[in-house]
Amino acid sequence: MKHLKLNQMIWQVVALIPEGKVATYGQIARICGYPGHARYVGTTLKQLPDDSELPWHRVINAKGEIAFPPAGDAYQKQKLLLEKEGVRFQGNKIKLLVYRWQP
DNA sequence: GTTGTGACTACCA
DNA sequence: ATGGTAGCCACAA
Repeated sequence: MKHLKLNQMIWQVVALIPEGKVATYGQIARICGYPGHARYVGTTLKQLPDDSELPWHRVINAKGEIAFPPAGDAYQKQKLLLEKEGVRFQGNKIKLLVYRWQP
């Protein structure tokens, strides 16, 4: 995965997150070999088309929360998608971060 | 070249 | 706990 552009690697890594599990922006960046680029992961996901098959909703922040303001509809949409996969919430925080990368 | 910008994070009061 | 902030750096314009 070394010669690809960062955004392409991000797509690949996000695509590998198993259903029902989640990863943080920081994890994604680290896995891509770019520690410290958590923000850019978000910037990249933002550019995805709405009909994208990428499981962008399985990416959350380091606090275990959805990165959108809870008032927004994007937040609701993401939460719904996750709950549909069996991801449980406690308040606005996700119950468990079970996803780990094992290179 | 340079500048502005984050779907973030770690750290500290 | 919890809120504020400085650091982060690839990318687009």
